[in-house]
Order: sequence, then C-alpha cells, then structure tokens
Amino acid sequence: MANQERDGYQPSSIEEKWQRLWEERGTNAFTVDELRSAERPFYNLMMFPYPSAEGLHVGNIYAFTGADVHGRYQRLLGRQVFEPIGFDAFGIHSENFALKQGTHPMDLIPSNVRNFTRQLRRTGGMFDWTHTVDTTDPSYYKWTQWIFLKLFEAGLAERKEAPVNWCPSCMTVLANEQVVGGECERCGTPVEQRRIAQWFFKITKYAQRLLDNLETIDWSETTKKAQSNWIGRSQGAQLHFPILDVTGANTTGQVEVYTTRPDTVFGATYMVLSPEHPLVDTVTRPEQAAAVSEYRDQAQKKDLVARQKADRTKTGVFTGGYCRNPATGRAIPVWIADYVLMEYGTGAIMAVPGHDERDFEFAETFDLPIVRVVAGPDEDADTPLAEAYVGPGRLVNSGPFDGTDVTESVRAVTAWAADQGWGEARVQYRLHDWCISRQRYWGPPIPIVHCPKCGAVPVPEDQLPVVLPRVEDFKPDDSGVSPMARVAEWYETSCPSCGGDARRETDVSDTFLDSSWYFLRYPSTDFDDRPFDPEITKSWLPVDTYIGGNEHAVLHLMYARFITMVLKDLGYIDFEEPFTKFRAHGLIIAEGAKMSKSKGNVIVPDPIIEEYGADTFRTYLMFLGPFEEGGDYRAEGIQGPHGFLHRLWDTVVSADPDATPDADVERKVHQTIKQVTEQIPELGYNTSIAALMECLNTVRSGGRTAARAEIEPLVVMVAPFAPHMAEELWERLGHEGGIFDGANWPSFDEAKLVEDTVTLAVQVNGKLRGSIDVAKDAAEADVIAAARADENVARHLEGTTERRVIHVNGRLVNFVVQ
RNA sequence: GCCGGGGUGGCGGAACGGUAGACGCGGCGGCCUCAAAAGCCGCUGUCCGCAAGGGCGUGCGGGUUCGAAUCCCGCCCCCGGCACCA
Repeated sequence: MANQERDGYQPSSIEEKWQRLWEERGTNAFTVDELRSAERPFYNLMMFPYPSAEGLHVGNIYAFTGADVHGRYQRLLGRQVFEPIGFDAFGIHSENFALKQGTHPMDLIPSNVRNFTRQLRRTGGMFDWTHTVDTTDPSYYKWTQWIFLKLFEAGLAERKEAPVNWCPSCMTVLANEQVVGGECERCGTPVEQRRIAQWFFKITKYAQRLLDNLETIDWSETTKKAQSNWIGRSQGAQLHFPILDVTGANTTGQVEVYTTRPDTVFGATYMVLSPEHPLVDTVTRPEQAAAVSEYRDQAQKKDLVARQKADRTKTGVFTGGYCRNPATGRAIPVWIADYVLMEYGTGAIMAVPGHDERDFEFAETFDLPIVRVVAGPDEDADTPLAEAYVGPGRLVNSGPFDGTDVTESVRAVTAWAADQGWGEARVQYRLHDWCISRQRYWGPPIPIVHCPKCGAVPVPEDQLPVVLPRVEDFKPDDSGVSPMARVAEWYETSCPSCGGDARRETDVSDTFLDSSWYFLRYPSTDFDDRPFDPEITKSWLPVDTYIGGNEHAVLHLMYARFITMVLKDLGYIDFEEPFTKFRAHGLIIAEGAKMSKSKGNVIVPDPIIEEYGADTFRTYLMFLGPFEEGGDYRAEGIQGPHGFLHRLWDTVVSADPDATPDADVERKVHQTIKQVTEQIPELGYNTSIAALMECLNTVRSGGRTAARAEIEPLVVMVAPFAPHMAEELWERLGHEGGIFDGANWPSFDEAKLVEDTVTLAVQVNGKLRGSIDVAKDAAEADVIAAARADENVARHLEGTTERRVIHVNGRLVNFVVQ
C-alpha cells in the first residue's frame, strides 16, 4: 500500500475512476446501431475462459492482456474494436467440481461467473460487457442445438454404434482428441473400448479442405503444423486381395488393404487383419477357430494403453486361411494381430516384411517368409535382409517392374493394379469423425426425439431450446447412459413427426460444440430470434485476430473451422475460415517452474493488483518475455515496470507545456515511435516496453524537465499496456473525451530519425580495436582516415601490410591486414 | 522414429551477416536520511592486468565470409505436435 502513496501516482483510485468512466460512457460497448454502422470494424477475439471456482488464473490474465494490448493498439489506429468476453461454462470440469463440492452446477456457475466478471473488470480489459456469452444460458445453447439440427438436416450428423473411448473414472465417452497416450486427458485413467450408439459429426468429409485452407490463413506455424499432423493425410493405394477357399482354386471374397507402398506389393508374403475385422470369421478355418477366438477375446480386453503403449512386441495368430497376392499370384497366409488397427485404413494390411519394420519384426517372430523387392545402391535382388530396408533404390523380384526406381514405381504399380482391376489410388486421413455425444448431465441436450416408428426425429426449431432441467441427482454411473435417462418425466415425450409416444435423446453434446461457434454469437447477442444477424456478421466476421493457448491448437480450432465451413456451405455465412489471424501466447511459469499448489508458486492476481495496480501488473506481464513464448514470473521483477510507470507519471505531470523539445530527445522519441509501431502489431510487447523505458530514460537524463511535446507520444504508446494511467495523464494534459477515442497513434518523421554524428566500430581483421565519431555524411576517405588515426587502431596496424579496407556506412570500418 | 520451436551473463531476456548482452531483475558502491523504506547517481559477461590494454566468450564440432548468436554441414540437449497410422 505504501507504494501507492508515492509521487502522486495512485493506481487504485485512478483505475477505479477510469473503469467507472468507461462503463458510464459506454467507451467499449457497442449498440446495435454502432455494430451495424461500423466503418472500420476490427474483431479482436480471445479464447473465452472456463469460469472455475478458483477464479481467474494468471495464465488467463496474461492471454487476455496480450489480446487487449492488440485491441487497444488497433483502436488507437482508429479502428472500431469489438472485444467481447464470455464464459465456456458447460462441461465435465464444472460438473466434476460440483459433484466433489456437493453443489449444483446451476448454482456454482453463476457465482463463478460473477467472480470472474469482477476480476476481469479489474484487469482493465477493453471488454464489451453488453455482449457477453454464457454457453450454459438457454438463450445461447438454443442456438448450439440449432447448429446440431442444421448438421443433422445436411446429413452431417449421424448416429451409429461404434467402438468408443470410455473413461471408467469420468464415466463418459471421450473424443479421440481427449485420449492422450491411451489415457483420459482429464484424469489419466486408462481408457477402455465400448460399443455405444453415438452421434457423430462427419468432419472427415472436410479433411482435405481443412488441410488445404491452412495455406490461406495467417496462423502461427506451430499451430498449422499441429492441425495438419492431426488431419494426417497420407497417399497410397487400396488393393484387393482375393480370399482363397480350402482348395486354393476358388475365391470366396476379397480383403481390402490400404498401403502407402503399393510398389512393394510383390514382397507381400502374408496378410494381417485387425482382430476386430469383420472378415476374420470368413477367413478363419475350423482348425484355427479356437486360437483365433481366444486371441480376439484377449485383444478386446486389452485397454488402449496396453495395446498401443506396451513394449510393442508383436503378437498374433494364424487364421488358417489364405489370400492370393494379386501381383505374384501366390497364396499368402492370413493372420490376425493387434498391431493392425481397425480404426485406420481398412483394418487390414498386406505385410511386406522386407520393407516395413513392423512387418519384419512380425515375420521374424512367426517365421514367415521375407522377400526383398527393393535394392539399395550397393545391393541386388539377392542381398540378404538383416532388417527392413526402407531407403531409396530400385525394384527387384517384382516381375515387369524390376529396375524401376521406387520414387516412380508407386504410381506405375498403382496404375498397373488399376488396369487389372485389383486396386486404385487412395488418400487416407488420420482424422476421425467427431463424436459429440456425452453421457453426462452438464451440457446442452441433443435435440433429438427417438420414436419407435419414425426413428431419430429432430426437435422442430420452434421448440428450441430443449432446456436442461435442474436435476439434483446428476451423478454419472457405469451404465453407459446419461443421468438424464433416469428422469422419465423429462425424456418421455411425443414424437414431433407422428405424435406417438417417444423418448428424448438423453445424451448431451460435447463442450467443444459450444465453443465451436461462440465468436459468431458475440456481436449478435442483442437478437433472440436468430443465432447471428446476417448484416452484422457480414461486417464483423471473420475475426480479425484471435489469441489463445496452444492447448487448443487441435481440438477447438479444428472444430470451429469445421462448423464455420459447414455454415458457409449451408448458406448462412459467406466465409469459411473463422479466424483470419491466430496467434498462440506462451506459457507463464513462476520462479523458474510450472505453477503448482504443491510448489507454492501459484500467482494470485488480486493481491498484486491491490498492491501495484492493474497497469503495473499488465505491463510486467507483457514485459516478461516474448508474448508468443511466455515467460518466467518473478515476484521482485515487477519493480521494473512499477518504477517505470511511476517515473513516467512524474515526468508527465511535471512537464513544461511551453518548452521546445530538445533535438536529441526528439530524435529518440521518433526512433521509439518507429520501433514500437513496428513491434506492437507483431506482438513484440517485451521489446516495445523496453523501447519505451529507454526513451523515458533519455527524456529524463540528467534530471532534466521534459517538454510536453516530448512526452505526449509516450503517453499514447504506453496506453495499450497501462490504459488507466494513460487516460488520466491524457486528461491532465488537457484533452477531453478519453485517450482511446481522442488520441491518434503517433507517427514518426524519417528525417528526424537520423543522427548528425554516428559512432563507428573500427576493427582490425574483424576484431574490435576502437570506435570513432564521424559526421553522418562524412566522405569515405575521411572516415577511413579518422579510423586509422585512432590510437589503439594505429598500434594494431603498425608493422602490417594492409590488404583491404571495408567500410560499411554508419556501421564500421574493418582493416584487413597481414 | 517423423514434424515444428528452442539452447545467449547470476536471472528474465535484446541483437536487418556489422561494436553480443538493449531493457529490466538481482548484486556492489555512493548520494539523501537520526535511521530504515522509497527515490536518485555510478559499476556489474568472464579471466589476466595498477592501468592502458589484452585473452576468452551466444549448447558441441567443422565450414562459408573481411566479419557469424545470425548462413551451411554433422552432432548433443530441452519444449511441443504426431506415432504399431500400414
């Protein structure tokens, strides 16, 4: 507190004053008219928080401040900046917390939201509090349900029984994205496989577009890479292998395999089906039936951890059946093994042990034939294989293709297979359809009614929202159905189509569906009768800049892009990428380590704001390190920005309004304007603040009194970081109406940047030996003469033979001698 | 294993191929003070030297260049994404 008494700068009263005035004047709020008439709209978005009971985390404040600085800068450039905030309050987080505390999420969330709102206001963000969103509000999730209906109508939502990831601890189905290394992302419990009827969104239909569009958007490289890895496009061929009957003379069907190396098909000496493959029963011969069935049971019991993470020792069993390799015409044995996954490709592979590491290992284990079909530079068709050879080379033992280079053989062999009718080129994606069903309570009910006669019937739009009722017993159980399935008075309904007795869908939808479209809602929260107003959406979207954490690089961002594409295809909006520019902020650690309660290094924002003010806190957070990389929060470090803001305050309030600016100081100011103007839009906040500090040091050097003209640009440039203080100083400088509407971002004058004299480094053979001051336009000969004259330089030149002299204007002189 | 991003003082971090370490923290010394806090001024990569000055320094080893933290080649380590994905 004592800190606030000093020099007349009192953050607490100033911050309270301006937060109040912003509110009263509607400084950051848009009316519908303003939204409709904005001429230079800038939609500045940050990832909305989940309102936890613990309150706002420094990580949140860091992210929001970085985004807010960006928004405030755009505003000082004259844009109308819409900067909304909201709450992503549905989901397992809150539900589990409520269960633990013995409270109800419907009581918990509003109080958390109130607390978050209070904390967010104190941080000085430029939020439009008249356009907030709460995903748990029926007026919001009405439209989340509407989106489901639109996908359903478009055939992009389907219900199918599918093996799903089941978390036995959370007692719910998880999306693939929520399974990390075979464990539940949330609680770390090994995930089990179950077969349940689920709703899926067909995001795989959009795989290629989601991949291609990455080229067109301004996103950080890391994020784009994470997305393309997740989509996981691979190019290869689907080949058809005929199944042979006992005699080996007739075929009884065929097995489809997917391979990225169709060129090695001559080396396919056996085939492996996934244990869950539907053709296993067809292929298996009676004498192997017992072994096969035992292996399948075993595989099914293994959870995903055991199956995917284990030591990867190959196991498997022979089915007794054979296929014909369509390239060689030979019969090859069919095995089942759990290293082949049903979820990828066709769930069956042609095994080429000579040129695939896994197949090689399997063949070694079970003594299956290994044939070389690719020879490297120093090898031929008979060179023995000690391990799978996956390098470059030419085909061998491959009939008509012998001698073909592997790079061209992929296409050649595929074409040949297509010609003969046993294969075709195929593109495969790793991306799976999005399972949106959750057997939980705390989410928007999926707006479907199951009718014994009509099947799955969508709830008519005019009956939305399907309101989630308050249910006291919302604890999930192991039954695989939602707690809502215990509430007969809710799920018992009539079919919207035939009027007969029917049952509501009792699952709720994934939280990621809530957050896949919230940015569309923000500017249109004034309307109850439409999810987003066409006119407003047209002028404000897509989002200009989106800032958020990289933990959402795959899930949230992918879903938001998908939903946006669908809405575009359905004609509701005219753009297909929601976020023109996305930047991920870094992570804040504290005292050199990740924040954790056990380490006792968790930063609690409230007391810091109490003691130093939000402006100092914001400035320090932005000063810690490059915004996109994060930084290490050290408690003492805040003294730097704290002192800086106090000195700035002192300098400004004691500035001489009539003094003419000093030429050197003015030059520094112009250099600073240039630097900050270049760095701020690139989120170079730490260096911008450093430049402002340096400039202030120059302004104050020798204890001089600043001229007003020198410091006014500084006040504007500091405004994105310390908005309250900047407002107050702006007012004290005699301006009316607020800095964010009244001030223009300062411009610099190229002519004022250049120094009259410059200091050059003088090197001898690249080693620094002295420095000289010369006039900025001095002739080269004079510069070199001056360099030569430097005492220390002269000493190093003595007794040497000069080979070359390099003079880089304004930089250095280098004597190359021998 | 594949794909990104990194490795710079005691610490956080700056550096269009051109004076490495800006800015800040911490430390040391000084001013102010009865004293402390706050503030202000100076010093602060490291080694040798009284100094002038010099040697060494950006993960390691090479290379290109008058000149490399920066470019190239080969390694090591850290962070993140994907991973029995055929």
